[in-house]
Amino acid sequence: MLRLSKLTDYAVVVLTRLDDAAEGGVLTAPALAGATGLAEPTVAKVLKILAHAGLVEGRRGALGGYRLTRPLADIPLIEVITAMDGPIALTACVDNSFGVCESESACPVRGRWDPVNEAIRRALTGISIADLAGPPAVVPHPETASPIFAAE
Amino acid sequence: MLRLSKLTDYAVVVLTRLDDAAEGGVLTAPALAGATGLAEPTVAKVLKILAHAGLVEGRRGALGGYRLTRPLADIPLIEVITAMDGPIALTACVDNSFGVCESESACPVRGRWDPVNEAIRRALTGISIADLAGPPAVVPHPETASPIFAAE
DNA sequence: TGCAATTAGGACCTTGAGGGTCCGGATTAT
DNA sequence: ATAATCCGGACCCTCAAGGTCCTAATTGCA
Repeated sequence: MLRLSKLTDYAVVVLTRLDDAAEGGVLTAPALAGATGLAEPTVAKVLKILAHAGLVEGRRGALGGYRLTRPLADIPLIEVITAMDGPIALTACVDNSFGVCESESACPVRGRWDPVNEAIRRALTGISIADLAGPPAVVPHPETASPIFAAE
Repeated sequence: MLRLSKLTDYAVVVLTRLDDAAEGGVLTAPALAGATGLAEPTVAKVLKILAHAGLVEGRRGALGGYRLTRPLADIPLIEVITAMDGPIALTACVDNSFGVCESESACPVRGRWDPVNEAIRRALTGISIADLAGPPAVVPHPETASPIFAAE
């Protein structure tokens, strides 16, 4: 159904909690699990992936924990999705997969999906995590973002 | 990986073949299978779903087959995706699913995904199947479509 | 110096939805 | 009547997401 993984959903929740609960400080995985209501191992997994992508920073040992490396407003949604779900690719027949499609010679849409992927990438780049968490309800970046939110 | 189902991919291929091989006429499922290189039962399944969505029309009996109900240029990509994959919903917590999320009370992004879904819907509405099949490579609807394809 | 707390990096199993096939029934031209 | 074809659904099977757990490394504190 064109849905992204639950891990990505969790990631957004965790990032948000990490922001409004720790201004510059650190939070442990168990603490975040308690704050979000998610299972502790799951939260730990999410944080590890986010740390690997450089979105959060982990500090080991006693008094350790995680902290954001950037404010939420500087993290575009696509970056979280890419970190958790991998690169956006609606179909298998995108660039680096030549030869794997046996219908390649007869396929009339060969390579045509790229602009579609690009369109979605563009739409997801104009939305930051802060837009998903903050109190204002609509129209995140009135001037800077692409006009994807224009009135119907 | 935010990918759509293979069935949707097949659907686009089948629709395209149906267009350039049958100008007003009908094509049988086996014939389409041969033209696309896909397995016959799979093509049949795709056609049934497309027929259910009203994108193609089936005619039974001898000399039967399928034909397009509209030119490809009048079929937005999102319509095919919705027909094959179901409605676009990036996460489970969208409108009609209240109560199913146990973390609802603690979730800071409650209901915040809707604008994201809407943004993707909008991006996918401006692209027609003809844009995926036709010879011109880029910028499908220079004036009518939303400027999602604007230069980088 | 030892101990507790905490992240890092995997391995592992389980489940569910997509992917694919097949069958019987209905319809239609010859 | 017969053959061709769509229609509706049942059925199985695979694979990756989802989730858990275990064992190192690292760090602060008594």
